Amino acid sequence: MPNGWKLELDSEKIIKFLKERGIKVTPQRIAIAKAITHLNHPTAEEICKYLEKSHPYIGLATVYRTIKLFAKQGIVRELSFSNKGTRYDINVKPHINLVCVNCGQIKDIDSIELESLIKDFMDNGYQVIGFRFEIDIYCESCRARRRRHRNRVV
Amino acid sequence: MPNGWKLELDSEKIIKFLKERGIKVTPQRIAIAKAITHLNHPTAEEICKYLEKSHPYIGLATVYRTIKLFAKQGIVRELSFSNKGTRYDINVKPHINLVCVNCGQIKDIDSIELESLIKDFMDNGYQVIGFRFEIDIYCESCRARRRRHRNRVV
DNA sequence: CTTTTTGCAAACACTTTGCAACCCA
DNA sequence: TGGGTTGCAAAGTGTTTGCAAAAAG
Repeated sequence: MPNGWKLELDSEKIIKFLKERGIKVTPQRIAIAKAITHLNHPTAEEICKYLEKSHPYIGLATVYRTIKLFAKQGIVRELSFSNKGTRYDINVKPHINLVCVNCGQIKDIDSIELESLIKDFMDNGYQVIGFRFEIDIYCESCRARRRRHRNRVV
Repeated sequence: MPNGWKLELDSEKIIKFLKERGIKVTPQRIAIAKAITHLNHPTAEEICKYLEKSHPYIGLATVYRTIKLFAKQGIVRELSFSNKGTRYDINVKPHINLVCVNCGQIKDIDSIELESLIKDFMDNGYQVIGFRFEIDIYCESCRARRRRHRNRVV
């Protein structure tokens, strides 16, 4: 299992992690690390927009490059969605992504069953590099909205 | 659970399914349905290329439009990958996608545990629209290649 | 000081769309 | 026959890259 799994990562730990690996720590990387830990499954665009106030000079390209770096280091996981672009998940221990098919909201759920399922794979000789368990539903607020309007969205 | 789940879909059934819903059946749609059932998790491009010999006139745009239609009808599931584009999965009952992080090969694995995990969600009042369970590993041939070359790929 | 990183803009790949011709029901 | 479907090319979208300037260690 990659380093970092089962760790609750905050920006401090991410920076420490980078230093340990001899990767240069820049203000941009620190800012992006903080943004990722503060936002919920953000896109690159959302990270950039979030940093606009405090670090207006940080460009989208840097965000993309930094996130790719973090992904390669096992710090974040890339989640590609067909219509909603790519989002980044910092929760690195086995969990379920509950995805609303209407609004795209993502909620993480810890799951003992999932952990043991992954463990089974590892016990069977697979080297598990990463995983993704996504369940598509209507979230509470979209369900409520549907009830009110009585018309099915999909 | 969407119609079609737990069914083994072949092109015949897909066509029947479309007719039942009053969706027009065209030579293009038939050909694309066949292609999807014959290929393993293809991209739109791969479907187009596969059909080139028999149906050279079918354009990429039609493939995209048809696949989107199929996805909306619950016939296929779209699987977006960060680097390898979007692929389409016809296996509609709960299963695990074993994805090789090196070559991108996808292997489907049936899983009783996964079925019961999904069922639990439904029993708890969630309307499950779709799901995706992906485990990233090195496939057998990539593992063998790594052993031979003794250099880690990632 | 050397090497890496950055910002910008241009390049890219993939997907969608507008439109006239075409075809299924 | 009429509304849905197609092929083509053009437009969009999100992501990556080349390059000179700037910064980290």
